[in-house]
Amino acid sequence: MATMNIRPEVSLSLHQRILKDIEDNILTGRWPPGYKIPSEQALTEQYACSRMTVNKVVTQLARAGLVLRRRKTGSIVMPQNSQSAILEIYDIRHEVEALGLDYHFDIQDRTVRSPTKAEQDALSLSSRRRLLQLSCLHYAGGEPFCLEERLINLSVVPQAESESFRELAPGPWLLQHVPWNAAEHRIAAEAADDATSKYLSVPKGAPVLLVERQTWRLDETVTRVRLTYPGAQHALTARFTPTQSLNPLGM
Amino acid sequence: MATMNIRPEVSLSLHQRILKDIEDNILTGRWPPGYKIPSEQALTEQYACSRMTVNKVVTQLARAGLVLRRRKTGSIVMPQNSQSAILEIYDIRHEVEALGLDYHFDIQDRTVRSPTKAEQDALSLSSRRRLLQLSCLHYAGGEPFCLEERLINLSVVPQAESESFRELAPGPWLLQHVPWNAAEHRIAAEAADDATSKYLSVPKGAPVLLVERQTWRLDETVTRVRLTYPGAQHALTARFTPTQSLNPLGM
DNA sequence: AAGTGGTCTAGACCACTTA
DNA sequence: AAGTGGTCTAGACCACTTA
Repeated sequence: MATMNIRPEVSLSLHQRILKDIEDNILTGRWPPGYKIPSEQALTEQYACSRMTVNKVVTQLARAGLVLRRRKTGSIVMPQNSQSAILEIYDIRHEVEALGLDYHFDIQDRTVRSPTKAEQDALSLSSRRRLLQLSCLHYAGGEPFCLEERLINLSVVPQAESESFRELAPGPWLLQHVPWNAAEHRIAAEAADDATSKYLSVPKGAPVLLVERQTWRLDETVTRVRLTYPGAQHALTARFTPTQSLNPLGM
Repeated sequence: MATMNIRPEVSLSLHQRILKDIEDNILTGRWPPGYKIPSEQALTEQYACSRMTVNKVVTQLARAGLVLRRRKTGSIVMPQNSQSAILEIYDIRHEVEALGLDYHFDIQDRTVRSPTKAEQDALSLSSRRRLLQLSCLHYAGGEPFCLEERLINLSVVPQAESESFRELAPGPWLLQHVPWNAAEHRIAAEAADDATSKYLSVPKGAPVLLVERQTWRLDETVTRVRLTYPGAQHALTARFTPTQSLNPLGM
């Protein structure tokens, strides 16, 4: 009654099955950010197991940053608009303000269209899916700081089509609306081409730092973004320890 | 008798104290890679607690990649020369061979010296410490692939002074000899200067990808390295999920 | 005062792996 | 056959937090 697994995951241990159940509830959005998850006592009854077993699961989810544990009032699905380590890394506003500079951004371009053949392959999409394509320029102290070129999979995030992105930049908006599962990064240095040099106000051929990131929810691509920074003045930093489970992950 | 904590960490729970004890044993090198750690039964007696408590600790250490659990023969400190996710990320040989190219490297320069004032600050060193400075060029398919400029803190790794680095490049050699605690990265794009363009056989001013990494063991800097890649042809990639405790960390 | 999570116990049975 | 880790139980006491 509690589990809805169709796949015959017979070899999973009890706490692994419970973990997967709850993870699914969160990642599909059935339990949205802020949702109060059942208490350990309730989960114990629901899964007809001991409290230690569900405690292990919820503790693990908390360490992974998916839930927030609180006494007396109970645990909730992590509100993704809170100041998580992940948000700090993904929000260019934080980067800029950490440098002590004023931040603003504007949307330069916005198009809804079908995926090209290359995009169907790269994003694992069928040709019937529609994409929202955004170009966004981020400023630090009034100067161009980062060019963001983004594709959003509208079959995963249909609300994006009617969103203006005037209040919140696409990155943080997505973090608030779509729980994600996995991310992949690619980092490279390139010479600025014509368009990039104009957007970022750097000479053509100047070194720029390229960060490409693709993000999934379960098996579907949520978004792919390409961030271009003037290379000489900007740097990404990250710190981590191998012995902690969740920390500012990598970059 | 089992613990040697001097600091009054009174607020730590029992399993946190045990975790810290074992972590210290590993990170200081008292328990070197491959060392067979006490069985859960032995730890249970040593700390006069239940098996669940030590099991929780060792499971956590295994998830963090510090120990390798094996039935019957017992758990051991993670052999850092094995194919761990961390090693794959840190070993340029892996990068090159993943591209299907032949790999080799050579040491271009090797100097033992005192730290400059700037280095004393950056590495938190006193002026009496000595540093080993290495320049190393990595090749892929016979072509220059990456320039490595490294400083090694000889007070943490005295064995490095007599090491030739002929068999093993400095990065993997350090991974085998020094357990580390924390790492910090800085990534940027730059234009190749005179020396770099010669080393890497790229035009002066061409975009290069710069990765700077500093690594600590407990509170001491182990090494600082600056890796320079021809930017146009190379890219770093990384993949991670927020719900797993240890994975190819960020980058 | 009462609900919740944090931690710990003292057992148990089993699977896996090597001797 | 025997040692080890993997998992789970059914309790317990407590700290914290809000009602």
